[in-house]
Amino acid sequence: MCYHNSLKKEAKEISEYYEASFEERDLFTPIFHAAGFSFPHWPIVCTEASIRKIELSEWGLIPSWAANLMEANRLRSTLLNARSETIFEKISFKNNIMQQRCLIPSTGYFEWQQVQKKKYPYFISLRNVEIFSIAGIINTWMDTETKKTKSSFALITTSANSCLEKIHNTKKRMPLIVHKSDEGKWLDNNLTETEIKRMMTPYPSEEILFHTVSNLISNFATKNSNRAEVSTPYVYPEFQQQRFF
DNA sequence: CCAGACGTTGTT
DNA sequence: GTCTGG
DNA sequence: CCAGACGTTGTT
DNA sequence: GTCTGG
Repeated sequence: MCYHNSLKKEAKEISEYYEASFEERDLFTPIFHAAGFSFPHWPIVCTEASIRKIELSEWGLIPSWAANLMEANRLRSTLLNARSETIFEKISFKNNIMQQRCLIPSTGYFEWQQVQKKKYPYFISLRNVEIFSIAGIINTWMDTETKKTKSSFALITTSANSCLEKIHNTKKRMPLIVHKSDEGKWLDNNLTETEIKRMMTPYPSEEILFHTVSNLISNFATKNSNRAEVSTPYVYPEFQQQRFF
């Protein structure tokens, strides 16, 4: 699973990294932390008429058959993630994975480790890169009441690599991270199922960076977790003690 | 054929 | 809307 | 989709 | 082998 993400970059930097235009750049501000369950707007990279572009889309895929906004919001909370293992079979995803793939820029995501009865949050990022891409699928939904269309997306997950299964030790999942060298290919709309599946492997453990963070993001009472400090390293006293064993 | 599902697994 | 399970 | 049916109606 | 019910 992956429900907590960050994108701590200005629109200009994102646009430069992907060499793609970002029309709605003025509406974007860096995201230190956002939870999928709040259906945040996120810049995503996709291909339209063979041109790569960045558009703001909402996390939480709304299936085309959602009858109204209330139903859309109910449905999408279970469509924040899509399992790579079954994405070609599920009716909510199968068309999108073939024709509507996107890249979700990230500067690191958050995951919890269960130790005895407690959960400790971690910030997870990649070695030697500031921005990386998580694989996703997009859908465009028409609200029949307002006649307006809404772009939404789901983040693809895969089994955790040996490093991340120690952190996310309850479900052992991780986001499907696309190698920099595969980004163009992922956005190619002419791929076969086999070609897509070949890119669906857990990112190597050696490239993963992680550290524990404060429970700022864990606390429902926190009014706004979208602050720079959410990913600042924070060492739990009991973790320090563990090192002596 | 047709009713019912359609999805994932949070910090609660 | 489309697929699946029974 | 697939398991299970697939048939008729004596007078006994 | 083909149809039907679920």
